[in-house]
Amino acid sequence: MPAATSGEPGLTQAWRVRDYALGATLGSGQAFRWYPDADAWTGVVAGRWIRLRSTEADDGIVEVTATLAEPVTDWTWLERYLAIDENLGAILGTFPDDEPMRAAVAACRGLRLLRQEPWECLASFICSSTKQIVQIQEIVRLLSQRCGTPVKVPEGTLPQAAFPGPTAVASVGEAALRACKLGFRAPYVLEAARRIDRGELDLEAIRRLDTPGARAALTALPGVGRKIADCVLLFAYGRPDAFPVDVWIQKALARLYFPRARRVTSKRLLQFSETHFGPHGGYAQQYLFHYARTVLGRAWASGADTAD
DNA sequence: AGCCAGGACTAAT
DNA sequence: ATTAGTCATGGC
Repeated sequence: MPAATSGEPGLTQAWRVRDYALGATLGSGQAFRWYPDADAWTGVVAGRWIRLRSTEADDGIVEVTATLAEPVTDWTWLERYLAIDENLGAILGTFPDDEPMRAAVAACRGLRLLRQEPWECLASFICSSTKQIVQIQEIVRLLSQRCGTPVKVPEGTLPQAAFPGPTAVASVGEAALRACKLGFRAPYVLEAARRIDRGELDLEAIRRLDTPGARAALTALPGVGRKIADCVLLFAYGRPDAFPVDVWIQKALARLYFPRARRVTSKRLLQFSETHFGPHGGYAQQYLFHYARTVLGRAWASGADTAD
């Protein structure tokens, strides 16, 4: 379904894809560098400025168009990042056939899991603990502006910088990280950067471990527990069985699947998350997360769910 | 003013 | 093996 990669260097590329929800994909709290305006999303991936837009083509087919600041001949890296090559229909077909899941898929059909760079994903999610998504975006933006290398942008657009690598982060002090609003997370990000910079931790070697082994390698880092490790496993390493359980998912699972229970223990919810959602549970999790934050969040806030 | 945010860690049961 | 308290900070 993706268009053939052209041999000519170019600034734009378009793909025609079935079921691609660009807004839900870029704006569902997987990655934190994407900002929308009236008709497109702007971000930085792999040190490149990118502008993305999507338009409805004919029945179910979406045209996704990317524009860069510098021409490239090979677009495979972006196609992979955006998961354009993913057979989404086959994944949705493995979801449990129950009412909450049907509602979540109906609400955000076309949402895909990105395939991010492990370091940026890891550092971003270390910064995520007890922060709202808008605040995580601000932290990542400050880190990039102050510690990252500037990237080429089109004339007339805001300056942008790449996400700083482990060596760059390790070379700035904890105080500089705290100035980027990391708070108590600053020493955690710094320690992760140092271990990678010294060669004590190899994020590419983790790719070759099985999921429990990879999870153990990540949680060995200070500031990385089960939830953050599963975010990195899912959003960077593409482990379909990783299922991050955050406060939104906890609330969604409890209210949607255990509506009569007075209280559901976190142990029970974790066990449920591991057994109920099938081989692509992580994908199902992202649908539930976005559905809960968009549709259900307003209903919960208005007390509409406690009215029965 | 108080509570919550894509948690993790430590100490106390 | 589960449960509070603490951490830094901003939004509502």
